[in-house]
Amino acid sequence: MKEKSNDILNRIAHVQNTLQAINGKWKLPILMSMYAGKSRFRDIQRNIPQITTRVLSKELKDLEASKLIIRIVTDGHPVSVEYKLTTYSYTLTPVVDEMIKWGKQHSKGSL
Amino acid sequence: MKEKSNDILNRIAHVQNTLQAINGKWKLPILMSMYAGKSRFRDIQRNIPQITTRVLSKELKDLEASKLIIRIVTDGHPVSVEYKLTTYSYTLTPVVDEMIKWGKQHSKGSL
DNA sequence: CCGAATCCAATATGATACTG
DNA sequence: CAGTATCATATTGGATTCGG
Repeated sequence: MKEKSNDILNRIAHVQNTLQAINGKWKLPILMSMYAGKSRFRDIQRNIPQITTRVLSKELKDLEASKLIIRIVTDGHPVSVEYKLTTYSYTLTPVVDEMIKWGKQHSKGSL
Repeated sequence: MKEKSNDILNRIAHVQNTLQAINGKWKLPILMSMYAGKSRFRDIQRNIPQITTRVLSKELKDLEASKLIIRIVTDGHPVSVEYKLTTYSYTLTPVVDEMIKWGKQHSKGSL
């Protein structure tokens, strides 16, 4: 059966789905920082100065639970921790890309 | 001057910009309901059954403040209220579109 | 350096009831 | 129909401190 008039309900459900995955103000910025090659806790913080350790810590856990990143602990003397993006996480780049475009064109400066 | 290595900071800022405009779980679903032609309070509620009147009311005010919609009151006997999308709101469709695609492909059912 | 722990304020969301 | 009022809870965010 084809969806027609109630197609809108499906589309809304899909978007809500996406919104759940990237909910909050931080997940996409974090992923972006990682897309750019920064995968250590401290590096991510440098790319997103406004975020606190508490929040970053929580968000990283959320992202891990969502299978968007993987936490890798390399046991060494100062114990190095690295977060790696999953293949899955890259499926979000089209979304991120559109959001970059929109945000660039509609900068808050004009408000 | 060209942005190069710190380009990432700009991109993150752009996305944060976009996230602010569509923050929360409801703004995009509301806009989508309106894209589909439903512009009365009640109609929107029907498209998003989970939302309460309290939240919908607040979100509509936010969207108005963001210039994404306009509230039009036609003084009549039962006073009809209609929300109209602004041209500006349509600039978000590419973002919404990508989110529909993503949400469709990565349905929660598999989690 | 990488966080976890604690405390606390601010928002967001929800349920219900009620009004013009 | 289109909200507002009230209450309660959940989640988020921020500041600071502490430990391996």
